[in-house]
Amino acid sequence: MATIRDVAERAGVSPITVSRVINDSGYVSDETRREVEAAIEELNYVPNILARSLRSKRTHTLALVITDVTNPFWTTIARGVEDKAVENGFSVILCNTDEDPEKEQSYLEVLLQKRVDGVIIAPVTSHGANLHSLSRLGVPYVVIDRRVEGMDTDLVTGDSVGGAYELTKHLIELGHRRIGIIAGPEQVSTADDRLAGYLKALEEFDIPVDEALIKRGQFNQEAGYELTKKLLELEERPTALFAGNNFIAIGALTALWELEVRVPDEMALVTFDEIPHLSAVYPFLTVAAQPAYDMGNIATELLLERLDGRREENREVVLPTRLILRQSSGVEVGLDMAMSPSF
Amino acid sequence: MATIRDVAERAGVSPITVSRVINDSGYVSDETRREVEAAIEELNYVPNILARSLRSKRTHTLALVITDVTNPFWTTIARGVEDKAVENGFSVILCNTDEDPEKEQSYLEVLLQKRVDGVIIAPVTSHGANLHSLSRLGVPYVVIDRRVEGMDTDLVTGDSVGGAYELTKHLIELGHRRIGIIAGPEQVSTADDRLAGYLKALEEFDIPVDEALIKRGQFNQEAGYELTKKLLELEERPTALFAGNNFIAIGALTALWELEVRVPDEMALVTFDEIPHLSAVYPFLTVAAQPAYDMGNIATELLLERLDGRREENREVVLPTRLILRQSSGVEVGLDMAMSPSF
DNA sequence: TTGTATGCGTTATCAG
DNA sequence: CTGATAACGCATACAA
Repeated sequence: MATIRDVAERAGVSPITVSRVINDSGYVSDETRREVEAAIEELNYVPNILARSLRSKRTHTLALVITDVTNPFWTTIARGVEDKAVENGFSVILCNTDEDPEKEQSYLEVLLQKRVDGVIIAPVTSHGANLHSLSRLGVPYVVIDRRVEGMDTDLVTGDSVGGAYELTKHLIELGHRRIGIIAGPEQVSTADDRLAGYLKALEEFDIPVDEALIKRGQFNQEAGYELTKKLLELEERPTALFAGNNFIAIGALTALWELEVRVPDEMALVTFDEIPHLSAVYPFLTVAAQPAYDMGNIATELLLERLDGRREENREVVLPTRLILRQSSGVEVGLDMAMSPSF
Repeated sequence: MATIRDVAERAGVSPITVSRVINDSGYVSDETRREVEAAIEELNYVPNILARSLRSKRTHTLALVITDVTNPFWTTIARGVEDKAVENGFSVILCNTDEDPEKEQSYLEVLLQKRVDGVIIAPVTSHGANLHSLSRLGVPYVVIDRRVEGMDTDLVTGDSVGGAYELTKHLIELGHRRIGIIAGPEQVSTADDRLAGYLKALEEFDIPVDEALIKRGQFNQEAGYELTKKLLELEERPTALFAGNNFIAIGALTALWELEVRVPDEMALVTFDEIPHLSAVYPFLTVAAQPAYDMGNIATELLLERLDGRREENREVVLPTRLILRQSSGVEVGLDMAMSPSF
């Protein structure tokens, strides 16, 4: 590939002059500029950003470290991040940890080596041990979705406590007293918070807590499936279920289907997180939807502020969830009922 | 951040010795190695890959250029790419074009500047004008999902003709004669091919082609929604619909829902592409599923072969689609029927 | 308005 | 086994 020197030679000027043309910096006569541009054209010259970065110490690259792009929640966050990043001249490297601390660790290692300017990360562990390497080396980062114990960082989350409270309250107001909850894994703040919101609602309505109704597991379909079956084996079955996230809800629906327990006729079901494409077609799931796109967008904005030095102190942004009521929570409904699910 | 020189100084050796330790190349005495490693530890030294790349001309970074991560089809491809890439020590930069040629162009520009080692791309246009910049500069790339007119490249696609043929044949064998099709956009080979497969099946069964039943539009929900409504306004309504991809199918289902036309009782529906989370809960959609993960995986493998110089000639890989029969294509079914959708 | 010298952090080459 | 030197491609500081 042609270098800045090749171009310079061709145009009969010095490399620095070419640099000035490319970056529109300093003075260059129109005549010279034209000649340089012609040379660039002829040689198909493309500036080498690596070399530039080596000098400038800026790579204009961000990393987004999430658990799994396959989940629409993260996908939407990814779009929010990418759109904002590109808008500001940054590229995004995407990393999937699959909730595996080692993968997270090894990704961060590579990202540091690549000298990304900043990182947006949903940490796998609540102690965030892996984040220390970022701090130590002074690489700015924003934590997204989950809180990390005892670390003061920029943070963007959805309001898990509030959303869970609303969902639970909604069920209670519909008359449910035995509400099973399948929260996410131990050690993940979103799961803890959703459980807290659930408990808060129960307390407010003086409903005794039954530990048997509280299950925890991974944020995936398998856990939703298995734990739903467990809940339905109880002597005193719950009349409503609260799924800790969208994948758990799908697993729960699958289990209910198998057991021929109809939603919502025989079992109410609510969940955290929207399931975009499902809801368009099967509008039977009451959800607390997080503004995932905005979460990504805002996290990126916070990160960019840091990079520019526009801000020093940490910020925590908690975005409200939106309660979307659908038939799953207790109204008799049939598939052939006319409804207009929106896009 | 500490540099290789800082480490060298600390360990009382020369930079090149440190380099040897890091890269496990050349001879280094155990004693020296230990001291260097200690110094690396103490200084939190992280090698600067930019500098290394500047010399080696290898960035160990690939780019994946797709239309939209929000679509589970692309998401799954992305995982296939990422897993294979990481396995081989490469990072992935993800780019969404939203089917916009200008976005595609500007992304490619940036990727060239970043000197990515290779690109996996689903080109927006069938002439692939933007790909020429890659060829010209000798950057290896693999085209995925869609063919490009008159360009000889590495290519990985699903068998659109075959899949569409199977889907159509299936409908015909169930007795359908008026089958509406909502193919994707003009100028996109997958859309053309799916239409071709549809026509091939009709011809084979001596069913006359009715142009009124053939619609084309974007591969998104809006198009599926609008064109389904158009098809249902016909004097002679179709009895079955063929959606060109998963998003079109969702739009179609939404429209049918609004019009109170029940699937499959009053209208059969089949589609290209699986809709993973929907199918787990709403198992009423017969689909031709593409092996998206494998597509990504194989595309990456082809690219890596190129990078290693393990292969010179181009390869075209066409992966078979898998016909997944579900109730949507013509069997009377109710929501409360016991079925065991699989994960 | 243009050019020279220099350094960013690594590693290849060649010596010792 | 270890080191000195130079070069990768570009941009900053300073001159002319």
